[in-house]
Amino acid sequence: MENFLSIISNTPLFKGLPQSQLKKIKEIAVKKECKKGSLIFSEGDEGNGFYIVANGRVKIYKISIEGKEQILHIFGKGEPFGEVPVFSGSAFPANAQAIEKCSLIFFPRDAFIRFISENIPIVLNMLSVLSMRLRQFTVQVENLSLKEVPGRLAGYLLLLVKEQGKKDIIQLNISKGQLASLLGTIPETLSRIFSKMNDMGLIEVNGPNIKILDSDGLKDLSEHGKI
Amino acid sequence: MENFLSIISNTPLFKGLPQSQLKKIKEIAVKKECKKGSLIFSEGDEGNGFYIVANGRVKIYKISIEGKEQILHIFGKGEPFGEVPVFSGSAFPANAQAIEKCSLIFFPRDAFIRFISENIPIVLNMLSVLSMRLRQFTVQVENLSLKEVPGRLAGYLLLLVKEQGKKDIIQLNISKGQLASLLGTIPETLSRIFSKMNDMGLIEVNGPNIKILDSDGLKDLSEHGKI
DNA sequence: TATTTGCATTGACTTATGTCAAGGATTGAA
DNA sequence: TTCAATCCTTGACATAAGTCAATGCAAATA
Repeated sequence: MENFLSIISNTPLFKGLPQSQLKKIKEIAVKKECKKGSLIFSEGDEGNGFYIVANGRVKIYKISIEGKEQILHIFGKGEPFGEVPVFSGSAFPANAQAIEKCSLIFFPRDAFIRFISENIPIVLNMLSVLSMRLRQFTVQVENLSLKEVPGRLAGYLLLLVKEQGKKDIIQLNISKGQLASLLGTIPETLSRIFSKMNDMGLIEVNGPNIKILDSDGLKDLSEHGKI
Repeated sequence: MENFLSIISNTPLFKGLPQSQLKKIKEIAVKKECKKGSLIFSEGDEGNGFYIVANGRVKIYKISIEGKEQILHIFGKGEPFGEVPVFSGSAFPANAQAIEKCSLIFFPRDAFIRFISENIPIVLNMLSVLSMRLRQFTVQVENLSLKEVPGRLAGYLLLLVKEQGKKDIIQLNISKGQLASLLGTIPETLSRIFSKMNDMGLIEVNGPNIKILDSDGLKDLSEHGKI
């Protein structure tokens, strides 16, 4: 597997492990390729292993009976997903789909558990990854129930600013429709809020490119949640 | 500490550990008493350890700037809380308050990490506990964004039915105001929905006692989310 | 260049739920 | 018993956000 060790050793999960252990991990890993749009697993499927994204992006999401989608996470290079059933021992609690062409590394549950029981540091990393994710969920629940959509969007834009580094121009890295789902709303509502924020002079929207005009205003909005 | 070993060995976290390890755990544990209403930690506090509930109940919650509360969890006997910062290494992401008189067992971070690095099974339990909690959050996010309040309430009532065993009479174990917060709404709305469900013949409400009249109707409601 | 396809926007309308305010009910203490 | 303090319920109203439907735009394919 090309570059396996370099991919692996740069993920939070396997960071800091000695070469000897990385080699053992390589032995149990299986590479999988997915084209854009392909379903990786569905809610309710038996979780007989977990994945790491080697390339591309994957969304984790739920669907309501009426068909409304709520994205829980979008994972990119180096990020693990699908670990929950490995340890809590039952089905996947959500769906996973490739939103781009993806290379994935799959770790079968049994082999991985066997590996873990012989090695400690990996397990501390695993705990750390799960804890971080719990923290993110805390924020997501907070956003959904304590903020309105404009506040959630403002928070997301500020997150992008932090991630992308360039101080005042950011680029959406998912479609606005997917962003709506990530924020727990629908495209129409998101679109209206974008143009409202535009009119108010908070941002300047040009397709997926967004210029931040009033960073303090956004911060205020993301904390108070009202527009 | 009275009953320490019996409390400890019945939690998912410490289940199955040999006596020798339980003794070591006992050495690092600290007992804490809280009266009803006392704050255990606040969002942003440095997380220098985690807790297990020995007796009583604790709520984990967030507060918006306008003062609206969202309960994330209510933990009772045997359940651990506050573990996130132990492994993801920073502040608590939410608040914790005793909703009853509580006895807690506190595990200081440093001592616990040291203990963990020498022992494997505990760590697998820990992973399992965190994974279960992630699963719960998945459901909570799903409820908040894909269901309306009646659907969430129906789901909660069915959960109580399962927990309490008696087939058609259940008892709310938290106040309706707290339940509103747990479901991501406010007492007025919850009250209206209770009486609507009453009028529709789904349930019969008598203060905190609720008789389930139409279990299938509730299930339908909890899945479809519409009343 | 045309054409299709998916994505984004806008308008008119509906509705679930929040806000504000008042009145009951229940509980525990004096 | 009486009072106070909570908690719960109800009504009138406001509003954020969803639904439905039409249109615009832009990228991809023929």
